[in-house]
Amino acid sequence: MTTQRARSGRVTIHDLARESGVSVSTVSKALNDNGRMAAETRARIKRIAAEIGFRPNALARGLLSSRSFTIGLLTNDTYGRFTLPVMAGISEALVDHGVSVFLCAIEDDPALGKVHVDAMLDKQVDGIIATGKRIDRSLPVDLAGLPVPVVYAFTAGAPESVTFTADDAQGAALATAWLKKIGRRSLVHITGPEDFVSVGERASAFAREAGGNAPVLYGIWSESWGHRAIADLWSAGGRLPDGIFCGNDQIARGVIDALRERGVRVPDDVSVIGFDNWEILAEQTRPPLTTIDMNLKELGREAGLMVLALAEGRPAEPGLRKLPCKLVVRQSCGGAGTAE
Amino acid sequence: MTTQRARSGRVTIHDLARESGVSVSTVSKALNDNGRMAAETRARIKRIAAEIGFRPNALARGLLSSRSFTIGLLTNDTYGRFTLPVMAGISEALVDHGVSVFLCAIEDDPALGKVHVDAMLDKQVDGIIATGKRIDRSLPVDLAGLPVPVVYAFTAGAPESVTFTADDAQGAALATAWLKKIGRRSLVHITGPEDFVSVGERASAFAREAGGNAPVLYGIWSESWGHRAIADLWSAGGRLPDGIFCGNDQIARGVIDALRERGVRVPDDVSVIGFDNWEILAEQTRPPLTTIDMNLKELGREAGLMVLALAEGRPAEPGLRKLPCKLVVRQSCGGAGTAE
DNA sequence: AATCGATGAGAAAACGTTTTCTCATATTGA
DNA sequence: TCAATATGAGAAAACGTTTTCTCATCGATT
Repeated sequence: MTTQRARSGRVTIHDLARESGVSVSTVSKALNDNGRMAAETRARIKRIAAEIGFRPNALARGLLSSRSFTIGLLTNDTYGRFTLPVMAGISEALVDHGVSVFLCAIEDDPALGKVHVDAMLDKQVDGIIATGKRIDRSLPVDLAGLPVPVVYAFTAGAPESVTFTADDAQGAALATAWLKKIGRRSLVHITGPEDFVSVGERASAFAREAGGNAPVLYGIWSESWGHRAIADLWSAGGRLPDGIFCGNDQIARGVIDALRERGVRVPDDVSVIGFDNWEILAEQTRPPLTTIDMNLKELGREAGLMVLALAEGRPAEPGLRKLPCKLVVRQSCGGAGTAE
Repeated sequence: MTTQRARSGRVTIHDLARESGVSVSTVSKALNDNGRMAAETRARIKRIAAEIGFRPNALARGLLSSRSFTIGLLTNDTYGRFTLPVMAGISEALVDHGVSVFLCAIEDDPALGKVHVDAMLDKQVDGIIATGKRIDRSLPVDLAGLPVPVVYAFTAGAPESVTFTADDAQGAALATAWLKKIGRRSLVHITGPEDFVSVGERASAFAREAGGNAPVLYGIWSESWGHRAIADLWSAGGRLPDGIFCGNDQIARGVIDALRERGVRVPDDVSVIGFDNWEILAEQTRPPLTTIDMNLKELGREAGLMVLALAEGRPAEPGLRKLPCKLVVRQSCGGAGTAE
């Protein structure tokens, strides 16, 4: 066999044509199931292609089709707590379609953002997904008017764009309803900074579900705040809660630690429920945390399919799409499903 | 101005040539500072290029140069605790060179790994970086004999490959020396599973630095193990440690929580030092954790520059490169720098 | 036996660059 | 004034595909 490789060291369609004794056009048509040709010829070419390991050069293909089968993912979430599940969902949804994902971590640096966006456009990405840490802040880079479709996930989108986020109100209602179902009657919501839109939505839903005078305590997204909130509540001398809905898992962790230090038993005396289902934290908490999962992977999957649809010219209704959260029952609330 | 855009909607070199009244060859040479031409012509073309926003199509360029200015990053680290800093380093190092990074999360699925590797090769990546969670396990995919250079970071590499990892022994020695410098004399090392190579290296370095009979307790990488180890130590009735070196920050967290529950003060009575500098955990621990940082971002940077060097044909010595760890002083050891 | 349609396969153009080669003109030296 | 050289710029090929067009052959229909 006289396989004379091209300079690049990779098998090209010309090598395959020579090896098969046909022209490159015939090879192309054979492999793509296009054009007319003898079934036997088609099969033979396919067989030889597999034999010599021919794989078409995506650059050449993309040059012609102006589709690169590549999308860009922009994020400013350094720790990847939110981005990573979203990314996993995107990647999972798109790998089946042969699409690869450029990951660009741009922190909060507009200059860096521009560099990355330009690099992606030069590489002819079919679309861009922007992700962040909160739905009420946008990335420090202007993505309006780009020559490719842009989809936003978990970050504020441009007007008339497609944006995905978790349904905070529904998630909060789910958590609150669960506490009530467990039999808790005196509820409190310990959450993050009031200026987060998510915080407001969750607080409203909590109030709606728990009754208007159930207290909401605003603070920061840290264990220490959860800790301090419990100290405040227990020293204030008012009516003590028996069900606590926390704005995230870190706060819940602080709350549970503080309760234990006071000799309050979780879940026997007080039920605690978190938000985020940050597994590595939720599973290590003692007891493991019952919490709300925002289905970020699913969110990523939908965002991925959406940007693909837009790239292929299929139209989509612009606007904010809220995806439902789900409850993950562990042990910090008690009444695990069947009990109660 | 009669800028007639190409079908793709993007400005091409032909548009620019027409606009400038010269040929495409001249434009190309002008922009790349190649060939001979009047300085004035060159400047004019560059000016018009900037005006109409011409950016060369990286696909077309890559087709010709067989350089795509793209690399692939393979990881099986779902939570991104190790991968994310490495990724950040790689990206940071390469963005200056115009190189973008494909992120492929392959879990532990060989089939998925192959799909992603094939997709990357089709897209003509200039090189691949494989990263993982531990240096003594390899990814579930064979990267030997690929037509592009492969660099390994924090995962086991093929023979004769270039591999980067953190210097576990040096990091452990650093931690142990710090405990001694603080004035601790009775040291113990609470760490992860014995079958991790890193665990062995750190334990040896600890023994060397702390004295041969300082105990090493092997367990798992979780808070609960740190908790239980303290329970065991305190109930065993032997000599109690005043300095504890933990195999990771999670164990340290469990250790500190367990000590507090026993009324043992950290750092007054016992100093605790962690490993990993997982900031989101280390900073939230009470007291904040003094720990060893593996410089993963720097590791990523070096891996990025290495794969670039190899892609450009520059030779490199194969073998395992161990990058030094650094000490991050917070409050869990006391004696913060100046004290003692 | 002449024409028609169907079938199989190749030639060539196209995608957007870069690079090599060629050529015309301008400049220099005698 | 003529040749030799330097200079500026364009033509064309190349990269690896896909797609459209053309053409030759063959069997079937009159």
